Amino acid sequence: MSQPLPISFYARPTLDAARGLLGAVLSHGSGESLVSGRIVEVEAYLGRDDAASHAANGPTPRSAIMYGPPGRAYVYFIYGMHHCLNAVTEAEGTAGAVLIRAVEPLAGLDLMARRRGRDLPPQGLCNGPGKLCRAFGIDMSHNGLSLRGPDLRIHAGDRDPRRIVATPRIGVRGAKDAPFRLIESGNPCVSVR
DNA sequence: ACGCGGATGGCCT
DNA sequence: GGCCATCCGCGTA
Repeated sequence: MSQPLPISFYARPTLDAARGLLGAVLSHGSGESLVSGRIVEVEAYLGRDDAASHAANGPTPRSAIMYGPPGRAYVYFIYGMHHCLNAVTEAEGTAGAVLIRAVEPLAGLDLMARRRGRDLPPQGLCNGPGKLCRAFGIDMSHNGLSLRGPDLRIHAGDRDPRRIVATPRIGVRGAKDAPFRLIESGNPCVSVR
């Protein structure tokens, strides 16, 4: 397996990193507990200028990590039952993160299905941010971890996305028209509207 | 094919 | 106290 993506990959404008993450591979665990998937849907969340971002009103206990070093995981808990995984971007001191919304499962599909607790087709295992975290076993214990291992890893994929399309982000109130959701168009593993 | 609302808890003012 | 970067099941058609 190739090297994980370097810190320099994350230490740049969030939209650039978001685009670069499409087609990359997210992995968690090892051996029998290895799960991995190819990223097919992301959303960019900027800093103070982005009304939809958790970082919009300056650092808080929850959002401070978005202002911290790039290349780490920002995990948050939402709606009392779901977790969402982000990759922290931009140089330290500047807020930014990329929400990983969907992956195309590559390894550990049985374990994913067991964690989801229902019988699902492969394209239904990780087609949403909460579903993805459930299938990958990601929770608040992963907040702040490096995305360069040993637990969470993101490395370059072997297939570039065929077509990238930008749309408004899902489920946000502020800045609801900004086209900061990026998908691999036509991939069946993208979340459903 | 829609739309609606319940579950469920931390975060922020 | 209100709001959520969600998911799922149920209702009506």
